Amino acid sequence: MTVRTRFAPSPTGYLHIGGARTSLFSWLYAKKMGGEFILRIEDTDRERSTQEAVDAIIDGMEWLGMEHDEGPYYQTHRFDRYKEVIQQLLDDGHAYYCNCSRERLDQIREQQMAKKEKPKYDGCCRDKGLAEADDTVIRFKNPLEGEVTITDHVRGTVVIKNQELDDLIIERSDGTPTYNLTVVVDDWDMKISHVIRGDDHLNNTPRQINILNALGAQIPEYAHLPMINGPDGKKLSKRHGAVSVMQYHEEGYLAEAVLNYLVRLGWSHGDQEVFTLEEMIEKFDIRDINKSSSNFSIEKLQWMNQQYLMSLDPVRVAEQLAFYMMEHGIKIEEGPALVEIVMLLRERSRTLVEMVENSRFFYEPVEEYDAKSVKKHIKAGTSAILVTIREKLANLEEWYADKIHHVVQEVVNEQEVGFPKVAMPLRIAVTGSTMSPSIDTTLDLLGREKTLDRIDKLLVFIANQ
RNA sequence: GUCCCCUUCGUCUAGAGGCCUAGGACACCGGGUUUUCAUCUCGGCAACAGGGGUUCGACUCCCCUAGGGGACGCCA
Repeated sequence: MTVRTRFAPSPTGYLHIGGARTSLFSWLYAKKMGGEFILRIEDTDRERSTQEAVDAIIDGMEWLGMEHDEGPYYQTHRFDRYKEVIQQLLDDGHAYYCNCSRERLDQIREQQMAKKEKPKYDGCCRDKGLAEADDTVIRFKNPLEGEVTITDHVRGTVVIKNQELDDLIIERSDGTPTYNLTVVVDDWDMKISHVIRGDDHLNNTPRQINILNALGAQIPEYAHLPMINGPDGKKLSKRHGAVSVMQYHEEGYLAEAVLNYLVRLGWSHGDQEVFTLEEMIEKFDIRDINKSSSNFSIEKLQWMNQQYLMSLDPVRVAEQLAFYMMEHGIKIEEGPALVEIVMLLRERSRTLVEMVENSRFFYEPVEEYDAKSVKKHIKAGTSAILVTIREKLANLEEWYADKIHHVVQEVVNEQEVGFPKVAMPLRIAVTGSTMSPSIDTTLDLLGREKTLDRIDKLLVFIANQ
């Protein structure tokens, strides 16, 4: 049997972290088993579904590299098929028309709640043999007795009594099919072997199994994934920061890092933290998925991102950096090659956006000096030292990091001061603050002309103080 | 409320009855390396929700309680 998994989002918003993780597990399993991964858009709720959301979801999946082998299928394109199945259910006595008003439904719900019972449809029209009318819906005749056993690869065996279930609506009064019907039909038609989805669907599973049984369809394997919550353990929402996967892209995270971070949420392979895509596929096993929900931690994602920034081929990172440079208005032709920037700053940047900001001084003039740095390192003798080093730098024959370092050391020796006495003012002159990569490489990359200009500028600044 | 699910350091997790004095990672705190920042490195802090069983022995199995989550829609 070929393994076929699917990701079936409803297009009511962007691809969020939880959806991405669900998709990832589904995708990984398909890849691992040499199977197929299908993308299906569950857009039967026409009120809330938008093309914009469909595009956003596809963009997100594409960015993360989760390519689908089939689809996207749209449920709205399959209405004829759903009609057909519903008719079959009707013909076989597994479904019936119901004309209970919404008011009546609300009323019995209230009554049941008041009696501390689980709200359920009371089966009022179940045996009335009603015919189709404008205001009728079609309900599935759920078995009254017995129980449904779900064999879940994550949860184990879950048994639900049929008495807990009710006759759910499978076709609305406007003639459109509902979720529980469409999923069943699609998973069946699309020969989905493994339904890997969020935990929130565990409760729907027994209903779906009953429909599948009524249809004489095979029951797929199930794996219900635990949820991802915010850092505070509450449902992930906008107040926790970025929820959309693409927002992480905008913030300078690498797809590899996001994937790696996500795969470790609810899944593990011993103590291993970092996985290449190949390793993920090779080592992924449904049996290693956790049962409990996990909390999203931006700190760990940041750490992970930096791991990738540091280990990925700098040329490739530079290619991506170019995009962010542009986005943040930096003219890359005004400064050093991006590969150099990556090599210099990847140990000091957790995201590509941070790298952009950390490298800004290479491309744009220093507008202001960090007050604390100035206070601490600009002292009485600083100007003299700056003038000396400027002189030596101006006369350097070759502008290379090691030559520059040599010159700085020379001044340190001649003036009989500590290295910081020379290096710090230089840093301030060139970057605006004292936090910078090694000073010699920085000057090397910045170039002689800009270096001298900036020293002059700082000298003027000191004079005016 | 009813039903279902979950519960190991602050967070992600290892743990398949003795390997547990509960391991790793992030974060945090200290030391070292370093011209600053960072990287790197060494060390520290820190958890089996509670209570009953079962067993020679329980983080691991069973039950109860508590807490958290989900479902209960003509949403998906």
